[in-house]
Amino acid sequence: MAKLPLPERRFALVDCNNFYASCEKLFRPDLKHRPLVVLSNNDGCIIARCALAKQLAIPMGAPFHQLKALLKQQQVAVFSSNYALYGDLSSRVMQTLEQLAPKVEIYSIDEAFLELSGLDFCQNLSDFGQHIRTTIKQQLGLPVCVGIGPSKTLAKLANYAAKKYPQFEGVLDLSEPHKRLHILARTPVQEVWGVGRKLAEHLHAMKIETALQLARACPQQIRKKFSVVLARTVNELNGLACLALDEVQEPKQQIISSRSFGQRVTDKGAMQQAISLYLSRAAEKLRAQQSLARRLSLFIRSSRFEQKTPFFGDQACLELTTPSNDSRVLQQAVMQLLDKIWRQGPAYAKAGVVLSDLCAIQGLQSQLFAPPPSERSQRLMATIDQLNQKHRGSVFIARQGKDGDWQMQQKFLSPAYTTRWDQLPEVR
DNA sequence: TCTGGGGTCCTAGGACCC
DNA sequence: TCTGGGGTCCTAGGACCC
Repeated sequence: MAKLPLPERRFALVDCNNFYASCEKLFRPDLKHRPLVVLSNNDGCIIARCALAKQLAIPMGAPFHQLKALLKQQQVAVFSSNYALYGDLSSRVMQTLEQLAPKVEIYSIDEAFLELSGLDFCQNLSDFGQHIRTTIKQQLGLPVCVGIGPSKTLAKLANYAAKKYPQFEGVLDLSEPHKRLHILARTPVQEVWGVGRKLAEHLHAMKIETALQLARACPQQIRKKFSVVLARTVNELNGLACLALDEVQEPKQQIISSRSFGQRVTDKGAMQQAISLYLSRAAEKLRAQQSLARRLSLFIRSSRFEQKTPFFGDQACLELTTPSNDSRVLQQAVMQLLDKIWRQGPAYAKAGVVLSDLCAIQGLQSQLFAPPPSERSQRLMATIDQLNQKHRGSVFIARQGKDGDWQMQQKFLSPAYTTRWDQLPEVR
């Protein structure tokens, strides 16, 4: 019997436009016609630009201090990143999407894949894309673009083109092969999902410059020369779905909490405070996903940009005899690590804590040498987390201290409009 | 003065075993 | 002195993503 062809799958990628910048503009209608940028932690780099700021050719990722004069001259509004605000708006966007489509994979803070295969409530997927756009605009005031295709990689690429070419009005469906050809031929290979700077260099050397040329490469050869990952990309570009929609969010396999300091740290006490805070954040995240860590690492480093003094950085890690998520246990361990690698002298610019080799609390009983954490510890930690959820920083381990020069710079922080009663926007 | 943070996956190479 | 071949497991590092 002849095999029936598999029904083609359909994916959509919904991506918020200039997400952080759009979030800031949402609560500042007075800035509607002004260029706006958002800075990274510590007000270091520019990590988001609104459309007007992009027109001014303000580059992504540029150090803020180098562009200060230009920004001022062009009257660009500047904001520190406000993750409380972006995180809250993100979850509202995702909830809206979940009402519009049965299967949603939250891919990042501002992107989600939807599975549209077998949706019969609308014949025309472009219309459905427009429906998503208008719904989110109406309900949340945020602009999004929608890319549609038979694989995730093509949906991504469609989204890129939907943003780039105004004639698509924010929605592009690349289901039709002839349409695909046209767009792929005009898309530089480095714009393909999974092709970064290094790979692009190698591909260029092989005269592969466009997405279409990559799509026409032989997957076996690509596999041999590069990796299974890029071979999969080739297949995906040809409409062969190799990547599935991941609806369930798996627990993280490692949790990092790290930060550059507001000012250089030379004093061990200040370093202890900072590390203590990072550790608490990491442990909170660990407990939130009901995990325990077996491995703990710490790194400290000076600045890579410092010309006058040599770079110094070191790291250390340890295995816990019993996996844990108890802040007190982890604090003690991380301080031991610091004692090991601390060197007086360097001006430290950054430090971080990594929890890895994670396992779920549930089901640990079966492991002979890993008894589950004590009731008492779990209850105490749960109480601390609850209190801190209500009011950030109300309970902390004494070593953290209250403030220090090392703390993050956020000179241009907007209010937490949507997550704190005392910072609700006022209507006058 | 001032240059982000948090993830995942794959691969190469060493340790170790038979 | 000479000194196989293959397997697994682990980790570090590099590439990518947002």
